[in-house]
Formats: sequence, structure tokens, C-alpha cells
Amino acid sequence: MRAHGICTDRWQQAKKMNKLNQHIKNLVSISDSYLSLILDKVVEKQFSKKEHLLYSDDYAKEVYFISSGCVRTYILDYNGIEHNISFAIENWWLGDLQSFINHTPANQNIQALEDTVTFSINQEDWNLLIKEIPEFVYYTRLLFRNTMFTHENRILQNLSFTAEERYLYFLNNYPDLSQRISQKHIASYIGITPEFLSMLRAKRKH
Amino acid sequence: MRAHGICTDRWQQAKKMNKLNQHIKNLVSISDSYLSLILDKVVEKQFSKKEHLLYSDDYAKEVYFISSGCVRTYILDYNGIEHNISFAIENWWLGDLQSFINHTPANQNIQALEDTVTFSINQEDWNLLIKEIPEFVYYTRLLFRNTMFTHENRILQNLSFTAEERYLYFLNNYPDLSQRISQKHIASYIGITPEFLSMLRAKRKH
DNA sequence: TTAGTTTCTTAAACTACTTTATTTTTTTTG
DNA sequence: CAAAAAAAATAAAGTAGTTTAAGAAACTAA
Repeated sequence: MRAHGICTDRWQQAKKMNKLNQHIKNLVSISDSYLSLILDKVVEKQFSKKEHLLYSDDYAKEVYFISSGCVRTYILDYNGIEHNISFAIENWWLGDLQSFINHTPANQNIQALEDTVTFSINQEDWNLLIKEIPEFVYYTRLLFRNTMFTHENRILQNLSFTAEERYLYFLNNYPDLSQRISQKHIASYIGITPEFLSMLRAKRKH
Repeated sequence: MRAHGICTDRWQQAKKMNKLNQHIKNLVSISDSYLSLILDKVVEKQFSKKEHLLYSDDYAKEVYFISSGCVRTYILDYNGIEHNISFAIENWWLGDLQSFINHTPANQNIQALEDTVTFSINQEDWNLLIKEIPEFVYYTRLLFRNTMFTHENRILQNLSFTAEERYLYFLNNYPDLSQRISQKHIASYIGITPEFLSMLRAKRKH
């Protein structure tokens, strides 16, 4: 990109998008011109703590790559109880992909747990990149594949682990998240009440 | 393919692979020559009821498209209890993809629940097809994406549904499987004991 | 800094689901 | 087809996790 005389604004933006740039290059080999085509479509957005990126029943018009901060996705059950589906921090993509791809109302809510900066791509540009850039197809294929593996492992856990084992697995596998995220939200993610998590933690101290 | 003078054996095989043929064509637009390149790599295998296609700790050397029959994938927990992860019938792909793709020992076991005919692709051929045929990349991207959605919905359910709701969801969404698969295996899939499922069913009759 | 809000802890009563054991029904196999 | 094996039903006792409630600790904001 540097060699192609991009104006200063673009160059500044490219610098800010360095994390996304690296993330793509780490997964697929891609020409600089294709890469800049992707980065051109990406828009920076800022969300303050507790702000929502998406509400369920709305349509997910974009997906997000997190540059800094932390968000959660959650569903509301018919009793009005929130259940955390996932967390995302720096260098993670997220979004309600079913809504985004199938143009259906979202099941998920997305909320910032910290002040957060994202790079988003909207549906139109996403489809354009998919059509124009085979490497973008490969890239998203790997993202889908990895998410599929993560989901699969979580299903295995839900079937065979106790609450305590799920908690320990979370601590071991997401030590960074464990520090940043409240117990209340971790409890919801592993599918137990905060009170029961508190009991488990008390038990482990002795 | 017919126009290209393929020998009778091939033509016979192609007829047998009609389901796979259709499955690919339904998801991506692909030339006949590429399609026959894929079908050339596919090998028919037969498994009798209760036979294993894969044992955990072995390496998954192939993935399977089911032409007829029914299989389950399951894990063994450290108490020796089996937990069903998924079922597959005609026109479904399955395999321990983590083992197959990452060349790690399998977590999953795969077992035929009925006499089953599969078309399998081994790792080497899979990688070759990925390298040579962009449409195969698109095809597998869609497979991964759909599996990802299915997994995601199951995680949502595990977080927000009771056992009874999970059972009703299974009945409604997989009516064909509900007929073919024993309650014992359905119970395991939704994460409860067969005894408790039996109770739920008795309760619903009144 | 203090009041207000949210999170965490503790504990007792409760419930969804498991465990164990026995009987009945269905399926498999020689 | 009969015998054996596997699956399903029922029931009683047990347990992992929930609910409710109330107080303590930790953030948040004027």
C-alpha cells in the first residue's frame, strides 16, 4: 500500500487498522491491493461502556472487528433473563452472523462491556468483497471454521462437564477474559447463577 | 459428464453418487469438469449397524457424506459415559473435523446406528480439491457456516431452555430423526438421562 | 467525599434432574 | 420361532444447581 501513493488520511487510517491488517495476513496470503480494497470498506466506530451495538429483533447490518475494548453477545429468554453467548476482545470478529448473512431479525444483543473501538463492514460491502476477492472467501472460511470448532467444544463441555469444570475450563482457556469480565457475566456464560458461582469459588478457597 | 466419454464403471459410480452431486450443485455453481474431479476423489464405503467409522484418539483420516443410513457422533467422558454430539442421515456430511483438519487425535467417536453407505474423502484429496477448485472452497465454506449456525443455536438452547423444551425443539426440528433414533440416544443428545426423558414423555401424555 | 447503584457473598428452602433398582416392552439373533 | 439382549417405563431416594432474601463490598457519579 505504501508504494501506491495513498493520501495521508488513508495512510493514517491504515495505521489504525494495523491489527485487522495483521489478522488477515496471518490467515491468508493476499496481495496489498486486495488487502487495501478490504480495508477501504472498513469503518471505524466507537461505543462507550454499556452501549449496544445491536439489539435483538433488529437486523444486523454489519459485523465488527474489535480494535480495543470488550463486548458481550447475549440473548433474552422469555422470562426476561439474559444469557451470555460470547465475549469478544481485541482482534476478534463478532456479530449476529445468522442475521447478517440470512437477513433475518437478530436473536442476539451485543453490548460493550468497556469503551470499545471497532472496525465494521456492512452487508453490501461484505458481499462485494466475497464476490471480488477469493482470498476474502478463504479468510472468512477460516473464521467460520474456527468459530465452528469453538462452538463444537462448548457443546461437548455442556454435555459432559459439571458447572465447576466449565468454570475452571473458562479460567484456564480465557485467562485474559477472566480478569476483565465480572463474575456475574462469566456465570451467565457458563450457564449458572452468580450465587452458585460464588459458592463454587468459596468452596475452592479451602 | 455424459458428454465426455467416461467409461461405464465411472458412469455407474456417478449415478450412485447422485445425491452428493446434487448436494454440491445446490450450494455452488460449478462446472461439470470440476464436479467430476471432486466425485473422482470420493470413495464409497459401507458400514453395518453398530460398526464404528471412527474411534476417539485415532486420527480422522476422512470425512463422510451419507448416501443412506444413519450415524451418531459421541464422546466418552472420564466416567465412561457416552454423550451424543450429533446425528447424521442421508445427504449430511460428518466427521471429526478438528481431527481431520488439524491432524490431532479425535475427540469424537462415530458409529453407525443403521446399515450405512457413505462417500468419503481423505485428507490428501481434500487438500488437493481445496487447492485446485475455488468452488470446493466455497462449498466447504457454506458447510462450515451452516454447521456454525446449527452449533450456535444449540448453545443458545442449552443456555435458555429446560430439558423439556430441548426435547420438544428436537421433535419439531428433526421429525425424521425423532422417528429413527432411540429415545436413549435422543436423551443423550439433549443432555439428560433416558429415565428423565421417559418421565417427561409420561407427563406429556396427560 | 458521600450517596446511589451494582456486584459479590452467604445461607436456607426449593426444584429439576440423577441415581439406583425393578418390571415391562421391544428388538435382535441364532 | 424362542431365547437373549437391549430399550423403555416406573418409582423412590439423592444431589447439583436455583431461588429468595439480606448484608457486605466494590465501583460510579454528583
